[in-house]
Amino acid sequence: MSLKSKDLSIKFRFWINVDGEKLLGKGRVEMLELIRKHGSILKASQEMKMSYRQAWQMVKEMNDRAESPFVEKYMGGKNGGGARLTIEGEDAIKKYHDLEKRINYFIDEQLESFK
Amino acid sequence: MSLKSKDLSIKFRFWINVDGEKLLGKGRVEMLELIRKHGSILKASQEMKMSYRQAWQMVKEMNDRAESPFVEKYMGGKNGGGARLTIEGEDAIKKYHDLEKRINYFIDEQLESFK
DNA sequence: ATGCGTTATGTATTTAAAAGAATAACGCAA
DNA sequence: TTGCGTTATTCTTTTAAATACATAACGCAT
Repeated sequence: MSLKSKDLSIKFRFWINVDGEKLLGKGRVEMLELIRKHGSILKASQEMKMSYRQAWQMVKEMNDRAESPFVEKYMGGKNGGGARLTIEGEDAIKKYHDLEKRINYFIDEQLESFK
Repeated sequence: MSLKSKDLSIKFRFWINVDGEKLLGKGRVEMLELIRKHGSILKASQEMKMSYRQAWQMVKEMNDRAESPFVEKYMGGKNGGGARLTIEGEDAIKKYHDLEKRINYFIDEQLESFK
């Protein structure tokens, strides 16, 4: 390709669709992990520096599209309420990262045969 | 992951960076192919339904970042001017599509092991 | 019963990206 | 030398997405 012989790299993004609509991607997995960490959608949204509203919608879409919700929520109570991951949510994170690793490895190989 | 057993799929996008900046992606390759087809950035932009301005900037960025320009332009003359691909541009398209095929094949395999 | 911090949700505001409009320069052809 | 269709570029307008703001409901604890 006659590129400047500098830092050439292949970048990629991938995500999982169900019925043509996005179920899971990098941002959503990060959101799930922060919900696990904080036990709260609000705190997760703050750490991700996005509005609570957007985070809440994200979670809603995931839960609606998955066969079984990834996030379990509860309102009121001692700490005002909160959210936690379901087994299905944990499973989704693991499968996403496993796939991510395989893709990363493959893409690294491809760079050699691309230069 | 316990997904609704409907239409589950893995989607992806990839692109080539040089020194951390985008050189080539799906849209840019399509642009190159339409410039080849029409011999004109203006007509290519119209078929892609994007503004001439954006198309022109796209081409400029590619040409600036590649070691050797992908698109050759000329102003004035019988037909007002035009643009054509260089050998390097043609080569870039081919390499992109070759890589795309390999990634497509790999991702298809992964879906089986993901469900 | 009051306060607290969260979920839940509608509406308004801001912001960033893209498009659109306008204009100049170019060089051939009639 | 006038017209044509393109490249080239600036400035304005539109559009879409995200954010901000506001408010209610919830349920435990004091």
